[in-house]
Amino acid sequence: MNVYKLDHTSGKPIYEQIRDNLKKLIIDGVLKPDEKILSVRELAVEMTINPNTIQKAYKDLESEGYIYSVRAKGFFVAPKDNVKNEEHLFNELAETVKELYYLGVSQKDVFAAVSEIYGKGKTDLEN
Amino acid sequence: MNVYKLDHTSGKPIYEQIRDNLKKLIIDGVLKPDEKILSVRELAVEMTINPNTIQKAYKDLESEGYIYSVRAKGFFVAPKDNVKNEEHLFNELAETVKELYYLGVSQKDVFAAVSEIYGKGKTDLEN
DNA sequence: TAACTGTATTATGTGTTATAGTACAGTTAA
DNA sequence: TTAACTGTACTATAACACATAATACAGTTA
Repeated sequence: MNVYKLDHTSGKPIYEQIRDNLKKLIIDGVLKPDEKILSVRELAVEMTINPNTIQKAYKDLESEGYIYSVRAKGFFVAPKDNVKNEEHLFNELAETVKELYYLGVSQKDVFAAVSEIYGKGKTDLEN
Repeated sequence: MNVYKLDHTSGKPIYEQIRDNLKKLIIDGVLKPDEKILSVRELAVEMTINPNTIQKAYKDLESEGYIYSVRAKGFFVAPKDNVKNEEHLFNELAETVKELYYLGVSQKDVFAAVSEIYGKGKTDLEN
């Protein structure tokens, strides 16, 4: 699991790194919906950091809808339709694209970058 | 200028808000290349915050290439080809699109959002 | 019962954020 | 030259966030 890779030079808080790394594992499909993830204490021991720091990372992901907790059982990956981020993500997308547009990057190149993620050839549109 | 609008409830540091607001003014074309912006002290008085905080925001934007400083004259908007962010922006784009993809947003809808910024109709490709 | 879960609280040390004050060197206009 | 403006650079201080540590409680599970 990449959750363990911490960068102590980035200035990014540990709990944010854990949160973002874990989110990536979910988004990339490494962790499946309703799958149990490491407990607060387990992960704390594994990474030799404080349980409260893990708790904070997990609570962040829970409020974003990526995971859910069951008391005395543990944390689990949430189903996709539980994630609350869609509007926020479109705003984030718009801000990034505006910046790329300002720097003179062509629409074609932006489309190509998007298509790469959707697993299609070039600027294909069907689907 | 929107530089003055601060949100004290967001938890986002003041210098980051100033930096991001100013960047938007540049990206949106409100401030043109080589145009002089408010001095560190002027803006500090205008916003009734500390000059050091403005300085920090300006230094951030300078290291990103959005503005440049001339000693004893002031800060100026940099030409577009001075901005260093392109690779970082593509990474940011990829992360956002991956998340949208995970949530089930169609490629067509992502293209539409991009096209809106590039000022084209729908998912038009020519150009 | 024993060992595990999430959750909550208090305390402590460290670093960042923001303010305040001061100072220096270079530019510009009176 | 002078006066007022620029960016830049320090030091000091208070408030807050981050991370750790140590407990504690309630619910689950074997």
